Amino acid sequence: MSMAREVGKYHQTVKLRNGVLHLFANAEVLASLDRKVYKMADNNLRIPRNHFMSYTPDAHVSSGACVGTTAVWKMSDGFVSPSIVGSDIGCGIRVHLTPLHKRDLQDKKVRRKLIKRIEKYVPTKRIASPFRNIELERVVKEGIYGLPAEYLPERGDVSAVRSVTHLEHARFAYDMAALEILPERIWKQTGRELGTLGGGNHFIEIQHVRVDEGQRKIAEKWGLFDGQVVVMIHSGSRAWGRMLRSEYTNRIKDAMEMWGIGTRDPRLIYVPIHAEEGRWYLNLMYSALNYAVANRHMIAFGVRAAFQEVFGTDLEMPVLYDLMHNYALEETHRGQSMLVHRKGTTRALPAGHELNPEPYRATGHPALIPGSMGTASYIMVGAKSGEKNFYSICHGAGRIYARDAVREHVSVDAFAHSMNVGTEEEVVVNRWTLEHILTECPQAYKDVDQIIDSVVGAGLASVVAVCRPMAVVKGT
DNA sequence: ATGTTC
Repeated sequence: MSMAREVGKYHQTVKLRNGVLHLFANAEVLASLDRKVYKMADNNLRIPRNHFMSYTPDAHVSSGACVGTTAVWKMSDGFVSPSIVGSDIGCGIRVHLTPLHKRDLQDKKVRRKLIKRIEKYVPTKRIASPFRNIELERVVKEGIYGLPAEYLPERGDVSAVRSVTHLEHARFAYDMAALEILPERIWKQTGRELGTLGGGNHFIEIQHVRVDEGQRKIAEKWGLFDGQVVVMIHSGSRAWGRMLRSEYTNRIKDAMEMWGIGTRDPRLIYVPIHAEEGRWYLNLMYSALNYAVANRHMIAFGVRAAFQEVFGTDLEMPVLYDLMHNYALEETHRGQSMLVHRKGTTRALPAGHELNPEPYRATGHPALIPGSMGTASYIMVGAKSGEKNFYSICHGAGRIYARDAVREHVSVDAFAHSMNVGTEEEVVVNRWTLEHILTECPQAYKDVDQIIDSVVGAGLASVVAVCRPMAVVKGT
């Protein structure tokens, strides 16, 4: 760490034993980073032929690799590391617009009613989806296109509707033969879960928008206005991703042992992209990305139904965007084909970049960054100078305390205070007590405003709108 | 994160 070199005020390069780590953070965030993240980066850099490795300011230690890692290998001779994708493959964020103004939800009772209705359609305690006619196999193979047409709210020509165009990806194509060696129980045990929220940091949040003056033109093009109510959804590939994990972990560990490769940390697994196991993992990963995007789509379907019950069936709630923060994607950078791992980092492409989906080609796509519960979330857009980090920005506030350590540091009273409990401004939560969800309290996370300042200061992205929470639905 | 534990 003594070898840190300032490239810009918000961009350092750190020369570690096994390679160079790029670090994007303001002085305050930089000073507060846990030293263990450098050790983890150094160990990740033992994987041969790494092309680029960086941390966003929300970086924190996780299994095998830090959340907040962007790691790049060339497709031609590189490696894929399931540990630098993360265990919840395809985890990501989706935002839906509404025509409502925050004054429509001024009454706490309306907010309570709304989240109750949401729970009617989006199971938060159970794992059984109310949508019984969804075929798991079609979804993991075809993503959004694998859903019955009745769940695509703009019916008609599926290829022309917003539900499949305003997304990072509606469907990943891959070699489906990879699914054939999965044990039968995986299909049985995960069959009825699509459209359920999950626990931990997953949430559905009702927020109100404040457009940033500097980006008012883009905000208008995207359909955002001051005071607007929007819904942010955070979920992933649920048990499908979890089940795959035990399969690929065993298989890749065996292969690593056979080849005699590995590092000091047994949780860091990796394999050449073009080895049989590497291709197999990538194919399984795509199936989980398909699952995850369809899962968020179905959660949103339930949320729309709930809003329409409360505010009328004419209420339109188009998707703004859906994108992920745990995956590895093949992307062309400076004419070279690369495998870009993002573990808890978000792609934020600038205006004109060809990887933007067509509707957002001219402006750049919305990059959706949740804060912690009770604090602001951000809608951002990537900058041209984000190229220096392969167009990756933060994925959220980033943890300070591990889940099992939160209770030692934060009281339920302090949590309640931060949620304005007892006032008219209360962020209404679907749980009877905050005790159950204490691990997700804002005090367990870094200050999201400092994270955003770091990203903006580093020239990776700019803020289009700030979204403040009004109501939250959490799972268990 | 998770049909709640590497």
